[in-house]
Amino acid sequence: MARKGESVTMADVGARAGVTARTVSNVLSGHTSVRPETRDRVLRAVDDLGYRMNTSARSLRTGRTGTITLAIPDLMIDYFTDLARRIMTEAERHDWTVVIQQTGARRENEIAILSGARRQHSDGLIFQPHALGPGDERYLTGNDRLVILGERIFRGPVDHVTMANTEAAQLATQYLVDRGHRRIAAIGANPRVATTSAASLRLEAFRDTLAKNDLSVPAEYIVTAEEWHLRDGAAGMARLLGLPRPPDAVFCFNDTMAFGALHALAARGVRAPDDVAVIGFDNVPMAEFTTPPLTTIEPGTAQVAKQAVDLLAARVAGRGTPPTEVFTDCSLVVRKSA
Amino acid sequence: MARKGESVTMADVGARAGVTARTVSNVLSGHTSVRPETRDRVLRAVDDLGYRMNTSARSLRTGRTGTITLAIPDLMIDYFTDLARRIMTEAERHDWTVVIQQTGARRENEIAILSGARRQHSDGLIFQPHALGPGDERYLTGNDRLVILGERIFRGPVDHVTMANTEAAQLATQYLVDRGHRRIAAIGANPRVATTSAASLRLEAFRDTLAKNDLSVPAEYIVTAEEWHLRDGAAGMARLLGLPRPPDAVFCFNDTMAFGALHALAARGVRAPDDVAVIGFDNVPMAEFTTPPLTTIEPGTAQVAKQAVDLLAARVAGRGTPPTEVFTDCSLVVRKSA
DNA sequence: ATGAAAGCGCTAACAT
DNA sequence: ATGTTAGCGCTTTCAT
Repeated sequence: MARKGESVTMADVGARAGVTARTVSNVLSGHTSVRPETRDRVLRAVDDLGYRMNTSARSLRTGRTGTITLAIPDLMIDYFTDLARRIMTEAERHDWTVVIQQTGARRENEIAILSGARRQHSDGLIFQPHALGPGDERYLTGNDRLVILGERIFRGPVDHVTMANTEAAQLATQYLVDRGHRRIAAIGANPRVATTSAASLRLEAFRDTLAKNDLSVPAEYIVTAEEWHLRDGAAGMARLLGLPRPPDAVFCFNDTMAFGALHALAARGVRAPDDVAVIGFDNVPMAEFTTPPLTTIEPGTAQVAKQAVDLLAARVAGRGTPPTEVFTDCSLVVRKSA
Repeated sequence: MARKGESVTMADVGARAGVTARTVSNVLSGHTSVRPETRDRVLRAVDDLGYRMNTSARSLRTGRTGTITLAIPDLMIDYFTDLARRIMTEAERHDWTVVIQQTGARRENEIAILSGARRQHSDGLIFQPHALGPGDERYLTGNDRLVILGERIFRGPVDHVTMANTEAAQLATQYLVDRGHRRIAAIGANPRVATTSAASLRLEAFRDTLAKNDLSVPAEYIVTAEEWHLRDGAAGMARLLGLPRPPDAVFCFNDTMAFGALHALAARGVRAPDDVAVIGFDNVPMAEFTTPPLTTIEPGTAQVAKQAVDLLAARVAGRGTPPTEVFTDCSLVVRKSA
């Protein structure tokens, strides 16, 4: 934070300690061995002068910034907050700091991220696309050091950390069927989004599972939600309750919408799970604390975070591993809402 | 993300466009006027070569990084997620990206932030201290370009954005009294923290307000909570319900704990607000969606974010304004839980 | 174990 | 409107 022109340099520190910048650098980075006595003198000089390293200079020299970028749709969605938090923790182990970029799930912003316009000064990128999908491989150009989160959307040579969207959505849907529900709706469809997006995959698995159980889904049971926020869940549930023949169970494609749905139910005096069962997806911290506590899918968020950061670290280290696709485990967490 | 040694420089771009790096720089930063024709040629060359500016070099030269740091206790607390999101939005207007650093509310980490060890490559710092307080002014040394969030903890010459903790806590407590409650408890005390911390200020205001109403507070009605997380709220409420004479109203010092408290109530079949009223503090997005919806304090989070970023921008711009203390408006948001 | 010096890629002061 | 050049503060190769 030193102002330009008034900054203390390594040379200044060296001058005070009676050594050159070279030795100061060695002391501070700890790579080479330095005489303990010299070391002490240097550290004292650092302290006296209030020296702070200029990381731009270091980065320019080394080609490393010590920062990675996490590009996600939106911190209004609990899952992404949870993910960001976990990724920050994992990144700490690699001495990385994390810059979070919100794309708003908008295609133009996602392209901007990949083009580097909104992601400078960063050693690598962990990116959860939403609008981008197959056919957009051209935007990958120049992005080595990239890990894609979500489904394997690109054929190209990129690391993917893949959540078992299909399997998990089947699990959730089948659970509702097994509990005896027959009028099952879903909130979170988004027709304007790639077929590889979570929205499309979960919807497809939902439909398939119901079909497999010889259950039909009226069109009005598939509720579109553009943003997957609290209000989308509430609005979706309100719409379902307004139907002549409301569902007896609802699969919300994320927990945040499920919270909204639960609220809409309670506001109308409809009981969950007795009148309408609700199941979510994500198992975010809040899911345990709603009324009733939310039955949901645990998608392996901790693994996603760890794998993503480790994969990126391998890329940055330049290990010549071929692009990998990693899968995380999912499971059903039964609580009270369904 | 270009690897060292294989990176394309401005000179390369210039060579292809038939100009020097100087002109390329002018085109990309848009400061000086460039002939449209030249401009086009340069931009085409940028595209052809897949050129990406080296921001370390730029920062080294200009002394600006385009990044600010936001240091907060913890993203597990909804308020800080909400705040971070809003600050990111405000920062965008200044073309800043934001690095979030979690201090875990731990003193050593807060000192590390101020000392710059965990906050390099940044044009400024927005810092919500928790463990640090009066008497720790010495850690401010070398931190121009700093905005402190929370109460005015430092006498030193630093910008503060101050939330009206005392006034707001009075508002909340008085509301409970006015609604006829007499056995009022609080969750969120933290004796190990500075007297200027939110925990101490809110507790003090809580006590004062009850005293002013001639209401006594048994010691067991003041529940300590170290982390202010969901589980702290739930544990606190569980403890209160286990008392021989449980309270009929509880003031939770943040919304996140209030969510936990509401859960503890529901888990035991205790009704809110009928049996125990609950009031929170923060008015985070989720507060509107709990069952019952949470009555809480709106502390002016939007203002905090805007003021903090604007104040920091003024510091960075080097306007010689004297250190300012800015206050935000708070108000009571009545919903259903109290 | 330490010194001397080159150079990372960019911007800005000085030219023309 | 564009070319030339110095230099930001650091790391690292070549010395000793």
